[in-house]
Amino acid sequence: MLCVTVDNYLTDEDRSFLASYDPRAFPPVAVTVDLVILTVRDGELCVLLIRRGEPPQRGRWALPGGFVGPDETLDEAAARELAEETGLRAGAHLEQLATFGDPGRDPRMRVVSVAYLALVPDLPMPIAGTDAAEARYRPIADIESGAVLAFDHGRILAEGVERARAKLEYTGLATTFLDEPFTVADLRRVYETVWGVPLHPANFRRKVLSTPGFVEPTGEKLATGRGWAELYRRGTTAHLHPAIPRPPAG
Amino acid sequence: MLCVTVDNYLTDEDRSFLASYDPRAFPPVAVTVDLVILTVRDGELCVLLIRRGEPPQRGRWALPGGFVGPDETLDEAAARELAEETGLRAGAHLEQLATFGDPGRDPRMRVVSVAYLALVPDLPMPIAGTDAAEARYRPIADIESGAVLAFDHGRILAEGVERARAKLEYTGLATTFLDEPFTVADLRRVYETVWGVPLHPANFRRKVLSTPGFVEPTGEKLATGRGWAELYRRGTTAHLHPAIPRPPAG
DNA sequence: AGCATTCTACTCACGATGAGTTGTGTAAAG
DNA sequence: CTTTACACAACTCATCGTGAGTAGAATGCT
Repeated sequence: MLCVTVDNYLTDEDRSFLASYDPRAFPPVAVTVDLVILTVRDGELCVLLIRRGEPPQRGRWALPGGFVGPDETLDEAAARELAEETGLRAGAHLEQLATFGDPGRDPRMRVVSVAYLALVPDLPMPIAGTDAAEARYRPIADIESGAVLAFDHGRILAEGVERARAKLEYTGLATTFLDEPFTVADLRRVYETVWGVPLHPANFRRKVLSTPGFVEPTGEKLATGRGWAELYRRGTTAHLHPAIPRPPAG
Repeated sequence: MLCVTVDNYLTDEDRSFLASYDPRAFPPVAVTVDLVILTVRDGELCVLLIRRGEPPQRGRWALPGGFVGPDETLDEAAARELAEETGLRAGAHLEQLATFGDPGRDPRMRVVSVAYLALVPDLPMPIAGTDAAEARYRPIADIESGAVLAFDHGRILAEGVERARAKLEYTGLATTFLDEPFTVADLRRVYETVWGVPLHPANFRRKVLSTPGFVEPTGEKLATGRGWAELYRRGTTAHLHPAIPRPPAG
């Protein structure tokens, strides 16, 4: 990857141009990051929501997020917000989802929000920020069936859930929902929970173990409930070949 | 899809809050759209580039783009830029790619750029905008092997090309590169050009014709070059089942 | 001790894929 | 006019992944 600082490109012409440049000539726009933080909990796919403690839309549930600092990259701002809300600094997956900037989506001013998708292992107790009255993991089934989120966060959440469902097919991201070590059945339950469909245990096991780099055996066995199970760690492969096919319909 | 205007959510508390709200309290940020406009031309995957006519970085090749208007959605701004540069108002595919907002990526001020990916049929003569000295379709092979684009546009282009290559696998978007009607061989050449690998003609034909909704037969035959070929139109299916597998390596 | 449950391990049938071969029709070369 | 070259159409064959079903093994509970 070719990497150079932008300053290297500045010509003398550029410098004289910049000296007479007024940034305030543009209409004011705010740039924020909003986070879709997903986790699997008690057999349900959950999203971290906050109850807004300040107007506008005080009291309504919303995605966590905040303004991008003047010296932050977008990724850094998203990682900072994730750490502030969950306490997680590493071990979670964080990727850019999409950007939402319709005029009027926020009544205060033109707000362009860069949405990020985060997949976190389990149950790090959420932390209510300064502008939040409450923070909770809520099942996405509850939100999909009626509960209205603030601003256009319902649409952002829907895109995040769909992205997560799609990514389980061809990446090893499902393991980021789990604490290590885990069993093949644990991993299968993640897929079943996120996709909302039952999977054939024997076939799922065959596919996972035959995909190189998906999971790494620890050699240990765990006696849990009825029977026993072998334990595994996350593998190093990001892209699955072949993919885990998602059955049609839910 | 639940659709309501944001104004419906404003409470009295919101209105009094907004009355005392000063948008200028935030550091100035500009929001732009940049377009990765790809086409297939003479057996090469090409991208529409403009030569900058104004500082900064005057004379350097860059992706077309511009500021988002105060009353435009991001999608509308991207469609407007696409129409301005290519003359195309419909028939092309346009989707959001990713957002780039590193501080310092533009020396003028903090610029957050929402990149869009467009796939256009062929050879609509590019139109140089007011701030562009020149506009040309250039083979991406030329850019990948050395030519440096303005700002971080090289990275944006790389992401756009990779997105396009990936999307050919599981969507019918390859047909948007072609004028109708087209032959199966034309479609195969699109895949071979974009992926940079030769494909087995017989197997490709079988897969395309056995995928419902990918292409629709016109019933006509075309005598072109050596032999003849049946003609097809674009199908209605956006998602391909099964996918067209991309061979490894290039 | 016996049962139920869950994970492990195997077989079988079906369908998609990769690869190769043959036939057909047109245009260019001789 | 005949021959050659080329590209498309149509088919076969072997292999592999997948869905589905079944049997065995190990553990906790009654």
